[in-house]
Amino acid sequence: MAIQKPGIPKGTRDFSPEEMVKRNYIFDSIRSVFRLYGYTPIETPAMENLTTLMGKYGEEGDRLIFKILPRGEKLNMDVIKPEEALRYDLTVPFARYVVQHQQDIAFPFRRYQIQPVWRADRPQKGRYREFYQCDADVIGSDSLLNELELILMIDQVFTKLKAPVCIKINNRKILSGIAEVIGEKEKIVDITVAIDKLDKIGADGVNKELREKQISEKAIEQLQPLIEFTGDTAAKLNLLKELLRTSEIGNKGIEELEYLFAHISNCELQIAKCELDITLARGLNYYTGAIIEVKATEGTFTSSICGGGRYDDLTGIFGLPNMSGVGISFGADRIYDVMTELNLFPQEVKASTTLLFAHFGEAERDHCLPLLAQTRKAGISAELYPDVVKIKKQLDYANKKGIPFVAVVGSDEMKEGVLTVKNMKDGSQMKLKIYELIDRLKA
RNA sequence: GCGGUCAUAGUUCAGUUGGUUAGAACGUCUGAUUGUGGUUCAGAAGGUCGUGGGUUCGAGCCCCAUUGAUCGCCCCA
Repeated sequence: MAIQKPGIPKGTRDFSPEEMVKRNYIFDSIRSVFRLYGYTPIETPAMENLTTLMGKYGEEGDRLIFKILPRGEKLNMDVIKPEEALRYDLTVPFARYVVQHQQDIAFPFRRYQIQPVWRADRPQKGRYREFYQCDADVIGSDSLLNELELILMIDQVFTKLKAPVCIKINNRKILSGIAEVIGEKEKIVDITVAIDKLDKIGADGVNKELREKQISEKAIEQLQPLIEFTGDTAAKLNLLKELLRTSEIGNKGIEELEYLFAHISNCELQIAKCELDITLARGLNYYTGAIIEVKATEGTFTSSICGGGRYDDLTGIFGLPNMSGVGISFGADRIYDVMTELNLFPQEVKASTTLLFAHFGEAERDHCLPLLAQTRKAGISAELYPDVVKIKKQLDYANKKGIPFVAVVGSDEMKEGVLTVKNMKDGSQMKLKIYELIDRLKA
């Protein structure tokens, strides 16, 4: 067979041991906060029935679902009908899970889930086709205290990671209210998607896009105060109260936001800044209340690193109505990118191995076996160089792997019943009995 | 799905208006040193110049196509 060039699918990555240490640091930090807040873990399969996923993420989302080729003797590529697909996020599989296992679940159900998801879109900076989401959701509770807890969890996670962030909060009911009062109720998605780009393309760009989407001039004019407005959260809420006074749903949204922000200001967030952002329009396909997005406030990384919101009826489509949920999702890969750029990973890059047994031959190597077992029994991670090669090569190996101590065993050591222990950092050596070595390494 | 940029050794990159045998650094391997790594010195291996076509006496370089990478748009963690 011809030699083939090795490679992996676009938008996917290998992770080296060094990278995995850092990735696990992120996962562990997030997981510990989830646990602290009483969330319990679940996992769901990498693949779901296609019908479970289709239609949940909008037209664009459907297109980005990785579909799995069905098995078949005679596969005709033109009439393939996939029945399964890789999961696109963790929220919809979770909704499916809740409906399927409702009789076993104690509601309100607080679950966390850390698994990869797949999206068939074009990779670019901070965008992968395989990436991990770390979700925490509580389902079966309408209380806004859940939203508050999610904000506190976000703050705590990024405090742990020492990553400065801004939590942007909006409410779908506000967006609905705005669309209602300007008389473009049906165009709510077009309007909010356009306003969402304010940061990127400016007021002129937003207005241009609104016109392209056939929004009436009168409606665009009514939107201007919102687009041009600058001020703090309290001022924004006052403006919204004025604008949305005729909209029942808009008022409900304002009420929710006031409640949430009042509680947030009582809690004193540690690292996160928190602000009302009426241009925030994520997850419109199923969010009905709060919308949350988190961005790093330093560095060049502008994509969101965490997002979430409330969905009132995600389980309805699977046959369990009136089950409100709210959750957040941390994008571990993007958090990794932000932390790499800002150099936020702690220095302690723990070596996997503390002690390497190096030897001068087969007899010496085998002499090490009981010593190796003793060392491991004492809880010290240790390994024995498995092949008979020059000592130089064994030391080189230890050096490259960052192993801090090497126990050298030759005929002299065997006779004396000692080990020549070399400190790889400063090159110093001393002869120690195995128990002396273990005591020193444990200390 | 749409647009820009790029593609040369394991890696990062040189390579003159198109001209003989495509270079460097780092890495790898061997030796100096058959009981000592991270420093030094000597040497070696390693390339169908992404792939396929075209122009030309002659292509790493020019043209077309294709694939891949990357950066934007759409959308999103």
